[in-house]
Amino acid sequence: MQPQKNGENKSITIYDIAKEAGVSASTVSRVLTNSANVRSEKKKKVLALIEKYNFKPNALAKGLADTKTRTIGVLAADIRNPFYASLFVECENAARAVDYTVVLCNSLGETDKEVELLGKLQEQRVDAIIQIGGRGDDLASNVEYVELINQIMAKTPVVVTGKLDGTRCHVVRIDAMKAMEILMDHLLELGHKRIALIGGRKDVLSTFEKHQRYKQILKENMIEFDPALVAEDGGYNFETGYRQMNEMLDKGVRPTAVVAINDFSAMGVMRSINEHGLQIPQDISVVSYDNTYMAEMAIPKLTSVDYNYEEYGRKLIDTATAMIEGRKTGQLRMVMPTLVVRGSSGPAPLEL
Amino acid sequence: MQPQKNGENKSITIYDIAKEAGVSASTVSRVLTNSANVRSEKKKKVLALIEKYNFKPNALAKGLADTKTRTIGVLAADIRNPFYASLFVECENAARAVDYTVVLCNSLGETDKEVELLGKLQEQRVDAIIQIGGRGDDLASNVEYVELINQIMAKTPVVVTGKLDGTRCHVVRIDAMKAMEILMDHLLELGHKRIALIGGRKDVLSTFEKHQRYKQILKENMIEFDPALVAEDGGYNFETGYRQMNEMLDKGVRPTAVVAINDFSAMGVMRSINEHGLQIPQDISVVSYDNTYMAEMAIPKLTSVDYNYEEYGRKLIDTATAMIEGRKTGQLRMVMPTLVVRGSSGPAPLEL
DNA sequence: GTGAAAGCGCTAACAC
DNA sequence: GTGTTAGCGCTTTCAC
Repeated sequence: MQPQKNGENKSITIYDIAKEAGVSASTVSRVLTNSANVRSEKKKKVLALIEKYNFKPNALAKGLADTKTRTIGVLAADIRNPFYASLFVECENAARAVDYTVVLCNSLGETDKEVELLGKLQEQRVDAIIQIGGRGDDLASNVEYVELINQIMAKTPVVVTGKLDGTRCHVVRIDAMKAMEILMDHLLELGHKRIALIGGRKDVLSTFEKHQRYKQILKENMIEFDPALVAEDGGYNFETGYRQMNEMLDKGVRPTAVVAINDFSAMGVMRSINEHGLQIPQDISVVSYDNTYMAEMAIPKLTSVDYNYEEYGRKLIDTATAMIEGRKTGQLRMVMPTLVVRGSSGPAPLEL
Repeated sequence: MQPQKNGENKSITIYDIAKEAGVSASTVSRVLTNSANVRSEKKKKVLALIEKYNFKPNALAKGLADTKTRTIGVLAADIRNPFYASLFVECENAARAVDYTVVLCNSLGETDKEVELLGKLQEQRVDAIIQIGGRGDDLASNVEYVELINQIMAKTPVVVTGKLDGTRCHVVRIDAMKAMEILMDHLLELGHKRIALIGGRKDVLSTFEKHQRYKQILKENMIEFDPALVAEDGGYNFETGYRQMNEMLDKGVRPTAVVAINDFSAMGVMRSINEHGLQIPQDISVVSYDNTYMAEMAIPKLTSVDYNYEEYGRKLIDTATAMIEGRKTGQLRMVMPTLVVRGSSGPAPLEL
């Protein structure tokens, strides 16, 4: 049995349309691309035929012919993470608004896969590549990776959400320092002094920056830095939050507030606190980053820093299209975070 | 300023490789596709040049020439939902294993967008389309949509996760009846008789089937059906679960167990129960579907039905490639759900 | 085993 | 305005 048994096997082309309309293929192409004036009666006839046959111009041929695909490749770390998913959806929306298409690949954090997928995107001749998470977020840029990106950039613009030292690729990134500031201001105002940091790896730029800013702010407020309040490197998931908070509490370390690296880890932190018979926020306040739907589901609801995903997606796409089209944009653009206060943060408990 | 200022603007082709290797373009093509024997010394030389220039064959040209793109379009309802995200990632993995690429689009539940995106996928000449959620999951298939799909199927195989009456498209679907059975067996064994259904819309096939099976099972167990225990149509989100459970409890309806339509709504149900001063599972057991990461985060952890995402993704891709390549597969394939018992379900409380 | 040549479906000069 | 003619970069007969 053949795959296509019903209907004509080969698809209809602009030539078919042209013949039936009694015009040339170029004329059909012109109405398709709106690139030049076509006598309105011819135009109507062509449009009618396109409608009639539900003709879909072959994007491969188009891309081949004019060497532009109007497609942007998005290489994300893991779409199952709501942070990436939200950002991707906003990229999709922003791209649609300017008549671009985005294609998604997941590297799942593996460098090999990242390299392979970059190759795929090149084969597909995407007009630009946006890398969300992954190697482009590393604090210490990998040399080979930088070389690869530089080589890609000879043809295809690349924009990343972190940084890539030694490349001229554009960056759209959250102001991580500001994000820490917002949270610390909130907690300090509530009277907290023993503030713990849970989750994340310091080889990731944004996490590194957050830790730096944390120390600065303590100093500015004349609070002594206590290393016991900062968890060692971990992940960005529930388990890390749970384990690190357990370790801290089991060691007898008692913060009055915890800054978790994201909502996932915050959920783990909250569970640990609960299991230790402590109350949120009466005994310990919990705050975090990302403001995903989990923040609304937590009990109590979670105070979290929002990263204005729509703006973020728009800036990412705008930067990519600017590079494609030769428009100029800043080489580094920041997205400003906002605080969303909910029930998980409250006044510091009185000193014992 | 030109977009590409560094490096050569135009990309390298098989002709460039051919010339430098002292062979013809066809030979380069042959080593690229492994379609015919090439003398090993020539092959080596070509391979070396490909390596040297990091040559990426133009997928557009390839697709144009052989009218196969080895690309499968995935049209998902909303990738921000972890159910879809997990399934998509497994599709990606399964596709990779058989050397296909998947491209994702989100319809966000809007029919217009779904139609538009189907058009885009056709333009891209994907070899097959997999529709996850959306119109292909409707209980009552929309006539115009069915016509559109039929027209697409004349050229491109379509597989859906629900059904599409009046089309010959293949279906890979969760056994929703079985999924309800599993949960009901679990609850009945625990002694529950007053079992509530929360969340979901009955115009979605899987939800409809679950409701049907629910009634059958009650009858089989000689438990009278109480309409007050079944919430009216709602959504698949946290708010629905929260609102519907509130309404039920506020009305004085007191189930001993709740079956939520997914983990999102279960989280809402749990919050509502908590706020009513009731204990889970001592007063009310809560169980749900999807077994996403939220099930692990809930307090207590959530008993949920798992949909073996890996198998599901594999079957979806296998079905799609089978249709592309003319292999035969069942027109309807089922994915079997499994129960994952956690803390949110326990013995029914003693009758008052 | 290998090269020449045609063709996939479109766009973009270039004439008229 | 509109048709003719070259490509875009591959694959694939068809000779040799």
